Amino acid sequence: MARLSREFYNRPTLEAARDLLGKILVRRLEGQTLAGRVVETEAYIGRCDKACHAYNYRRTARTETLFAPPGTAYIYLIYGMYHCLNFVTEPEGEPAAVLLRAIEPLAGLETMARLRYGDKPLTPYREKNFVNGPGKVCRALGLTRAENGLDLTGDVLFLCDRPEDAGLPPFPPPLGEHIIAGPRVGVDYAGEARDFPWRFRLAEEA
DNA sequence: AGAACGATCGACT
DNA sequence: GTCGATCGTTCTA
Repeated sequence: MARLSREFYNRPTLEAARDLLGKILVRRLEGQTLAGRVVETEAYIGRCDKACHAYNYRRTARTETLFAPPGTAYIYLIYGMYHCLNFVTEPEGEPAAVLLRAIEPLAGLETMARLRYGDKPLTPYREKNFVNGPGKVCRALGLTRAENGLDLTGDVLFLCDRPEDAGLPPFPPPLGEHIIAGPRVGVDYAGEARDFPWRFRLAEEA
């Protein structure tokens, strides 16, 4: 299977965050394949970014994963009840990552809906808010701290350019082709870094 | 040991 | 728009 290589992640985080838009995220869970198209990301760079858990190279039990090789999954618990999935970037030892904020669901919809909503019916409102936030994405993909540290060049969780690269049928192209940059969500506490335009998303219009 | 806080979400007005 | 849930992480002492 042609998946994104470690070298894809081994470069400046802002480049990686932009290039990840439109890629296919694949999660293998209990014999099933869940997949979605990446449509929103944010960059976090420990070297210079007060919003990053590893700001100023802060090294603790939690941030240890950010110091792992590029192409590692960094997953942490937030607000006591949700999880966030990140892709570690930059050369090993430079703590930085791309936060996955939203996807377009493509495969394994039934399983994702069950993980997300249990037996509740999938109303239009729920469909609209299915995987449009970092906590929602992790819930729908069955990702928790147990998956922290996963190697993204492995078989359980990885990214690829096209659905065919993961043995999936072709999907329609992304709705949006333009990349919009703007300030990140929920980092008002982070001093000057709160205004960095490090959030990226695919949009229909520029 | 204790306290403060958070890269969020969903229920509710 | 507001607000509470809920608990691991981090820092202070």
